[in-house]
Amino acid sequence: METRRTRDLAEQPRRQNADGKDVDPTGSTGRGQGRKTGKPTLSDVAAAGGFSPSTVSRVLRRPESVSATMRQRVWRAVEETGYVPNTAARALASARTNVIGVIVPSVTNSVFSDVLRGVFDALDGSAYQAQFGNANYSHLKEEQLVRLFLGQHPAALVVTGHDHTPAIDSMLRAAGCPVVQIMDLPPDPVDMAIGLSHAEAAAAGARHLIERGYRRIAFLAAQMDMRTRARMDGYIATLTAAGLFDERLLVTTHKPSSVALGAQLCSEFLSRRPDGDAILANNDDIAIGALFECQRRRVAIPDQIGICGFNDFDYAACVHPSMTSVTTRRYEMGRRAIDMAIAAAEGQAPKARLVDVGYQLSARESTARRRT
Amino acid sequence: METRRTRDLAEQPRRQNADGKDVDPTGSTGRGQGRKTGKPTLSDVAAAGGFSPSTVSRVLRRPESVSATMRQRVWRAVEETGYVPNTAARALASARTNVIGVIVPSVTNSVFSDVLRGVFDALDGSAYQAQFGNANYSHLKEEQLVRLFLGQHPAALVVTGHDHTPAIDSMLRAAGCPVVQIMDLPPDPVDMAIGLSHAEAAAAGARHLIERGYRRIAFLAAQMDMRTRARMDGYIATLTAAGLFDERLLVTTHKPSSVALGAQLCSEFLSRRPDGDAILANNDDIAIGALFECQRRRVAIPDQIGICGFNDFDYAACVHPSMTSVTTRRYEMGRRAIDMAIAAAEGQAPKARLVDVGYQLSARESTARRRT
DNA sequence: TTGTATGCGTTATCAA
DNA sequence: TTGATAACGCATACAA
Repeated sequence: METRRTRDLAEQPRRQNADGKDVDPTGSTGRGQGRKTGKPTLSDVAAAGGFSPSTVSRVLRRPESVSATMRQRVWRAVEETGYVPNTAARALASARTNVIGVIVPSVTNSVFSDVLRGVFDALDGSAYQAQFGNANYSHLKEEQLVRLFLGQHPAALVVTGHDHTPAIDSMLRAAGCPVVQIMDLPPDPVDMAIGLSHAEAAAAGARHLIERGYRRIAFLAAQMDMRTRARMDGYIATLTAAGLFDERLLVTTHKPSSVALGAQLCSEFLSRRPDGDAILANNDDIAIGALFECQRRRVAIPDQIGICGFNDFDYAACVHPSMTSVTTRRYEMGRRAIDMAIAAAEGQAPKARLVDVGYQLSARESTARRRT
Repeated sequence: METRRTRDLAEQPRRQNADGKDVDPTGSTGRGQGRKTGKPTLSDVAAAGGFSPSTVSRVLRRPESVSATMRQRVWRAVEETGYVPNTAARALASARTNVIGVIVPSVTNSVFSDVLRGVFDALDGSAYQAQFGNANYSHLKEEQLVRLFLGQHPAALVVTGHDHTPAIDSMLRAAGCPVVQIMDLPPDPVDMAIGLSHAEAAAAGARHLIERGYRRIAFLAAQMDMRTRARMDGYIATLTAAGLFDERLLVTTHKPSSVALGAQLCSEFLSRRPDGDAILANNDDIAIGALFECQRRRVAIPDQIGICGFNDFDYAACVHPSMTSVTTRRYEMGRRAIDMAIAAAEGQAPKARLVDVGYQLSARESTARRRT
């Protein structure tokens, strides 16, 4: 930059090469530039190459709006300086980000690892990235997260369910960005939603057990969140309609769901109702725990006890005997939620405000009782 | 403050209250202010309350540095305007963020859901938040993520393993923020590391099987990443030392790991080596899939076949027969990695650059063979 | 204790 | 097509 005038710095790049091929490879120091962070800025690469910051910005943003030669030179300068765009500055100046906030109630729960996989796959190759929040099944935590995420002016927000507090609800409705609710079918979506009816899905499981001839069907559940309650409602309605419901068939706890807990709940049920002949579990972890417990007690599946899980994890089809489960489309929900979010963030009108991905009963050996 | 002079805008606040109690509750419009985003800014709440922007900033940042009365008034003004701090502006102005980048090779793999749980727990209550990246077992993707994350000038970066490309490695070493490598024990840590020796842990599993009298011990593995290879090395070394190694005992695939795949690999092993008498699995999903497959084939566990898993997931202790596994401290690694990252981000010297969380052999029924 | 002025690195507007 | 310049919203020396 010594003799920079209108711009006769054709030598600039030359000097770089003369002095040594890698000019400031660490990007740590350089000249006195970037006094604060020490990292090279847009102006640094502009200075290094002898063009204006705007040009560099354009090359990075919309390369086609710049002449080919300029583009080349800018790219080289970017490489040489080891420049990395500053996200914060970009967000501030353009008043928008490429961040999509995703808030789930748990990362432990395998249910959500499938959802997250869908999220990552949908994001891959797009210009967007996700910011995850773990609400840990707490409304307070969820509220903090929504507030936190909204402060980043995200391109969109994906939240789980619809049993938000009024505060959360009003924040979401005033979010100023597209909001996608997943997992459920909210009666009054904030913006868009993709999910399924947990009550209906559980009812299908209950009906299946009844059709297979089971009569004293327990409902085993942990982590009593809203979707669990919806499933329980579906179960109760179905058994009641069949004249089979009895309070003592409900075995629930607020503890977080796990395989070990499934075994425990199963034990409790069997001791409480030695005549019990089937189990509808709130999820597959509980179900397989119950299955293991039955095996341990040498209770025959499916003849003495029928078991139906929920979600249809990978292992349900592999366990011996294979386990009946209600299949849910978790991956698809994550994936499509992001697709919807991105489309909306880019101004497209939603194709649908409410998407029902449905469910499917996957009948296997664990409920294949010989008709009595 | 009514009689404020040096700056007689004592009426400002007054007018707000006169006109109506909730001044611009939605924060959407107001006067011509904030022409760009439309959201209320620090200046907006300052104007609304009649104090200076810096005072508001201080109340939000270090409340104790402001008089109690001011604090009260500022809080009210913040409430009334519905102000939410702009993260980007804050990051830009202060040249630092509260974001810790976390890059893992998979979110599907249950291994990492435990790590993530530790990460979330460690973050909870701190002033930091995580930004996750899923490298999907791809170095290319990992490189993109590191570059992307570094652009946010994160407070710290947590990455998985140490088999990075040279490009990644040099970026990490020039990151300008604390870097924590997890899961492994790198010979030359970039900065700090917390993990375990996968070779030793797998060797312990192999030794256990040998001690229990098994002789034709297979190694079943999928997703041949670096840690899987390390475990395989430990297995090979142990069997070789015992004079038991044979190439045909290795049953591996590059497909992603799953329970179903475990069953498949087990089938392959049993048909390839009908005399095989034990399985050391690269992880519990593979192991339990193998266990299910044995049950399906009515191969007795542990008498005909012994099975030892790796990681010790929740279900290993519950399955019938209960499954021996090498216990790893995944939650602890996630949790302590973040603790280390935060401490370093706040300038504390690391207590240790390399932390070995070790492993533990959890012997259960699946390897309890009667000595022959 | 509180207010003023400046700069953070980028984008966007306008002029050339 | 390229360059100069003014925001963007906040933090922070510095002044009062």
